[in-house]
Amino acid sequence: MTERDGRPRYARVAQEIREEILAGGLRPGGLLPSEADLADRFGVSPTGVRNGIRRLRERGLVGAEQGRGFVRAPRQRLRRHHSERYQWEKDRARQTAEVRARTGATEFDTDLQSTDLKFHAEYSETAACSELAMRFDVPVGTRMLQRDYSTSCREDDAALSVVHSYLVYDVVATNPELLDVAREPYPGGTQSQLFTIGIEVDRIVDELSARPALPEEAGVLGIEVGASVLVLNKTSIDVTDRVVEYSEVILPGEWTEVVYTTELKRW
Amino acid sequence: MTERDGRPRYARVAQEIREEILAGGLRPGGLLPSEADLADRFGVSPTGVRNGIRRLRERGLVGAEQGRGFVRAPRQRLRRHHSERYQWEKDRARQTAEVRARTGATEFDTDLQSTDLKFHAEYSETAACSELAMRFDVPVGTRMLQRDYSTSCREDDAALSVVHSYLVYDVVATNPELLDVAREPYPGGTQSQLFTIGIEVDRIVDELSARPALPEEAGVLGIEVGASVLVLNKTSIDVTDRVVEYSEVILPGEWTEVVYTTELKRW
DNA sequence: GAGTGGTCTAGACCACTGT
DNA sequence: CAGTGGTCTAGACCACTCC
Repeated sequence: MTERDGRPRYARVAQEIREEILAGGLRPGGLLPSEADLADRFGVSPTGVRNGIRRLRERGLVGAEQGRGFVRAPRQRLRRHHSERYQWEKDRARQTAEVRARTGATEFDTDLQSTDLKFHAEYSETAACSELAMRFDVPVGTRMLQRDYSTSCREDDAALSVVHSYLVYDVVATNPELLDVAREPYPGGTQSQLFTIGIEVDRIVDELSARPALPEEAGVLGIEVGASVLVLNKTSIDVTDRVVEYSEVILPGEWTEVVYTTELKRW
Repeated sequence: MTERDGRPRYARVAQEIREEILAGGLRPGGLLPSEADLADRFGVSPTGVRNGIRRLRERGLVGAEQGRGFVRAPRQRLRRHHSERYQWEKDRARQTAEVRARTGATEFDTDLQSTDLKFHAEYSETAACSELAMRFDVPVGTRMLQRDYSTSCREDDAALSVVHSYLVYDVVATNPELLDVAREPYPGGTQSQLFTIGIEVDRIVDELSARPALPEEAGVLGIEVGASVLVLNKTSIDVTDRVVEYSEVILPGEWTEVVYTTELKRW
């Protein structure tokens, strides 16, 4: 019954299914054999199958919902070149609307065209929690504009990123256009929006960390609960050293590469 | 028996244990009640307890090994300021050994002193796999020097980072000192080592992604299997546009913040 | 040696999928 | 509708930790 080789049995389940996927025996988008079938085939209990499959789900090879388990299509890794992207966005802020409308930031460092992209935006008002208050150096409870974005490929509805962006309400209210979600996607993005109220961004600080995806995030990003997300906290600081925007960017960790180039002074 | 409120029962298990930890009822380092006890207390089966606890393990609140489950001490987030750190390392490369010996890179962006740190290094020879070959633009099979590092706090033995660094063997062999692991930790680090063979680094490209920790990584980093790691692929390019070093840096995702500052040109 | 978590078994019900 | 995965139960053995 037990052919122990030192490794748990579910490891063999995971390995063999993985190999079958990579070899092409199980095709992307296709259904996985049922857990009961797999249990029979590998001679383990349903629990063993589930334990094995969990790892494959976390790594993005397979997916499951109630009623079906399936092989995930290998997803292209998206590269985001932030050190160049931010300067590029700044350069565009003073261009005409026509020029700005031509391409969005996602197209800048992706091969994707804006016609391939599905964009979603939602605005709301909130009161600054203690963390936001600290980051913006404003009193707790200050009125903030919260903007929630998600960008997806038009094909599969998996989002490439989920963004929660915050601005001080009274600062952006100077230009009522900026409170109107109907104007999204705003040509040129946030730096262009800030330009309309006389704000010049001096520098952007990105803080990166990682953690397991929460259930809501997993749904939107097209990954499984327990898979990893990259969390990017982005702070924009203007030429007077004031924090003018803060955003939390959630990226599917396994399918994203955020790239920073540090140029060093020559000797 | 079933008091269904729409959420699975294990969610309540996770939530209540979490709250008890945050409230201080369960103290860091202390033992968790046994799974059997928890099953009794919450009126769920052992499986339910395990499902609930799994989430807490992935988020780093609790840990477990065979024979005991315990509350993890809240760990300090380590901030690594790479955009400044790399320039600082370059500046040090031409300093005297005395100056370089004074502090290491980890101390640069941490409050930790080198006396608090435990450093481990191991050198080996490998043949370039296809990925390394591509990154260095050398033939597959080229002799490489592989250097594996880990740095930990002296207190808890959890590593702050695990690094696999690669160099082209014949390039660094110019200075036999660089093949000698006994010289680690080398004052000033890699850029100082490269300086001894006449290499000036022009720029460093960091690519960041995230994925669940593998069992080996989890052990070294003091996190649980299934917790997230930040993966940082670092490429150093010299003034002749040649890749001179490549390394894979594995960081505990929940306890690390990698920081990049992008300075923008003024209008 | 007692007790624990890691692994495993053999069932069950229900919400959901696809047809 | 049949079949599937999500959740759950009630047990078991073993390697390991702690005392």
